[in-house]
Amino acid sequence: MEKEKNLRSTPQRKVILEELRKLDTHPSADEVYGIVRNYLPRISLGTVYRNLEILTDTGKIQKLELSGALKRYDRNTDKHYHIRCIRCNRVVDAPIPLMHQLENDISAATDFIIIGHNLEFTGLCPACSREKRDA
Amino acid sequence: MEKEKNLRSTPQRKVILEELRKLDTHPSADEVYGIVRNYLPRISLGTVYRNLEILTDTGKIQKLELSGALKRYDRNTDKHYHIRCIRCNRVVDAPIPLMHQLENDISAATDFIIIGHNLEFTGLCPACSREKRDA
DNA sequence: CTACATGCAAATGCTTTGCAACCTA
DNA sequence: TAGGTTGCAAAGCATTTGCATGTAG
Repeated sequence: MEKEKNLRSTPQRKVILEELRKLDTHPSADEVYGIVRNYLPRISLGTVYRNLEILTDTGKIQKLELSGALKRYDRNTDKHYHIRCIRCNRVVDAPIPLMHQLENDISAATDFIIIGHNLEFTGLCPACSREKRDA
Repeated sequence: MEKEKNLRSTPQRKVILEELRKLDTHPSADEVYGIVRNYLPRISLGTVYRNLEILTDTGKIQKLELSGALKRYDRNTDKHYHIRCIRCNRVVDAPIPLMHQLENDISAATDFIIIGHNLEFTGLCPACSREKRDA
């Protein structure tokens, strides 16, 4: 939510945000690219990256820094936790409340100025645990 | 801690592990490379990566998947949490106990098979917060 | 008009891999 | 001496960036 230059409303930016808002799947940049290309076949991957960055900076979406190679984007800008399937990489929201107190604990116990925290669970999603069992 | 083939003891592997055991700084592969080259000037970065992977697979060290681009390696193989300075990228251990119960909570509330969890704090380390204040 | 945006391609940065030579058990 | 290991270089992948062209305000 930084310096807000003079942001324009372009078809590319609009479609990226619209499509992201339809999803709760926390897509990667490449997945967003795949979806948006259905509407704007000539859009480039670079434009997708640039717009995801801008939408993040302006607080319209949230960039997730989860483990694993790819960054993912979340229409939900509230802080919350995630579960990642280590087999299919699906990411879903974790149904536990935010633990604000943790940051106070760390602040009290160290000389760091704490800015945030990030909690991620890893496991097997229902589909993958079923497949694994039947394998 | 996987299939243990017939692992050999090479000078490269020995030095990498020895040096890692001297550090509590959670170095990246490239930092390990820099250190180890003092002893083995002809070692290659590829060898460092391969050995860090093998040492991780055999449970001698731990690979940390923190946010930020680089993976880091930890001589301490016990599960624990970390704080990362967003300015200088230094990583230190977080002085709070492991919260085993979280995984049970998530297991009870979802259909995922939970395997682990990862908690990372971000902030400014003492040195960086001082510099920022004085800036 | 004039910044900001886009498409394209090249570049970047971290990590992995193919391969021939080498070394450990 | 067999098969894991190494150095080197090239390849891989996600992401970023330079640049000429396009376009929203």
